[in-house]
Amino acid sequence: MPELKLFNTLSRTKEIFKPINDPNVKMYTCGPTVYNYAHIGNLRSYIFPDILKKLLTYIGYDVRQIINFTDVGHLINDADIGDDKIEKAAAEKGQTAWELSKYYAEAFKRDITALNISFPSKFTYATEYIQQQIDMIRTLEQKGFTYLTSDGVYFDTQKFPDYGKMAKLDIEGLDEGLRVDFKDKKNKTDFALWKLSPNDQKRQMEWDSPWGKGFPGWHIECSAMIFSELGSHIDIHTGGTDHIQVHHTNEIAQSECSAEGKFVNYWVHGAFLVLDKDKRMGKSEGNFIGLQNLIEEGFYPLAYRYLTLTSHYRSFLSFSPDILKSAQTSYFNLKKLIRSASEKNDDLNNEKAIIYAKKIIDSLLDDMNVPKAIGIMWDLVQDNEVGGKNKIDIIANYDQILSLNLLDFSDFPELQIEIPQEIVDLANQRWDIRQKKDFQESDRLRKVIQSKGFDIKDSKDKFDIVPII
RNA sequence: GGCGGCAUAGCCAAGUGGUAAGGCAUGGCUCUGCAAAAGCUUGAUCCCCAGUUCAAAUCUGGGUGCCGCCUCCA
Repeated sequence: MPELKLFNTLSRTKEIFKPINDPNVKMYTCGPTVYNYAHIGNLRSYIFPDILKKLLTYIGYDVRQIINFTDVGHLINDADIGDDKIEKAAAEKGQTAWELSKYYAEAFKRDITALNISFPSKFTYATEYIQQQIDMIRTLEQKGFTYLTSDGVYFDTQKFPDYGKMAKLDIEGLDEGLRVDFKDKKNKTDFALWKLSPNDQKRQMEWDSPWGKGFPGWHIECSAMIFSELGSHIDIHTGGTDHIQVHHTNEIAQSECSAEGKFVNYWVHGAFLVLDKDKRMGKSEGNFIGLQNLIEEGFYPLAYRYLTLTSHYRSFLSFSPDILKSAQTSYFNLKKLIRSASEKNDDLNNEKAIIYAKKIIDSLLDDMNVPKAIGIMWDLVQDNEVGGKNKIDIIANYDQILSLNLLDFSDFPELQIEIPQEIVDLANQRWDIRQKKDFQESDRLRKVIQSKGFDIKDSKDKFDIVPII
């Protein structure tokens, strides 16, 4: 099997990937909290695991991937309120928390489908693993890693010597007090495993537990779902870089204390999408752009996928409508070149094609250097010494991993817009006039057509009508 | 305050020791009655300073600027 190198956050270096149980690969992708639509920055974090999964599959591994939905329990900012984002958003929309989270989970599935992100082996919902979470907390309790406070069960991070190792945390230096409900905790890094419902408030989402009615803490769900679906030791865990310090650090702590031994072999973290002014896009930042917003503006979801693939998954990706516009142009230009290669369909079967193919897979195997692979694809499709058939074979092969629909020519923007009869009539009229060499009048008619959103391309004995995009 | 990251042409972006991929935009040319499309073509000493080296965008040190995490966020 070809050698894949992955940048592992644990060592901060690229390591050669070795599965625990070859050829099986267990992979967990930290999913969304479903109290709103995913924005395009969130969605970026599901594209690179999709590439990773497809790459692993391509080189011969059997991948089992889980993506979770956090459909309960994330607090807004103050534990004393006892309110969480899902319940709050539901109240605002006049829905139940259950309806709301279901709705956004479905919206997420729709978005990733549009982006050609294939579904995991299984989607898991945190609320369907309450018992497993309680069981894990009990295990931790029995082993002495927890303590009770007035509002729940907490994990005592001091009992886990390796706490914060991956994040290289300097616990002394953490800004103490910034973390919620610090007042009741023994250490500032301690975190809630089970939160008790406030006495004076009835939550929509709450469950009985050995410690009283309440709901799971912020991190336990991932560990419980992983243990339940993949086991206590997995190969790959993906997520955004913002989770390194808290969420994943806590996952490691509770998991490795619950079961003995290593929890995750390879932690793979993706960088943020940033806006023009280098600002992070965030659900709380008020600069939210969803995939549907882009579609409404006339962008193609796969143009967005293409954009994300032109930048390395560990680098910031700059985003603006102009940047996406240029990516979309580039994307369709690439497809046009591929289309003309497919029309040629000559088989030169030369060494060069083989070299291109090798360069592409080598780039992908080097910590998923997708942007480099795409650059090589550009060189390939523009190389006149390589036959059309050879090009198509290579593109078809690697599009299994990139999933850009590079061989589907039915989605060109000019083919998507129906030409109104009025425009067709005008164009025919113009053509007749032009045949009579009345260029002044034919140019006038072209301007009329242009003002209605279409353009005319003349050639020797025919013309084409194309929408202006 | 602590920890981490980034700085490559107008814009996006590869490259991590051997003399700057690729894309978008722009200018020029060809084609065209004109245009569009298409094809060809044009461009950077890699934030600054110092050092190591035969050789640095790439390594080291020091600056400057920007960003992220430490509070739910990918």
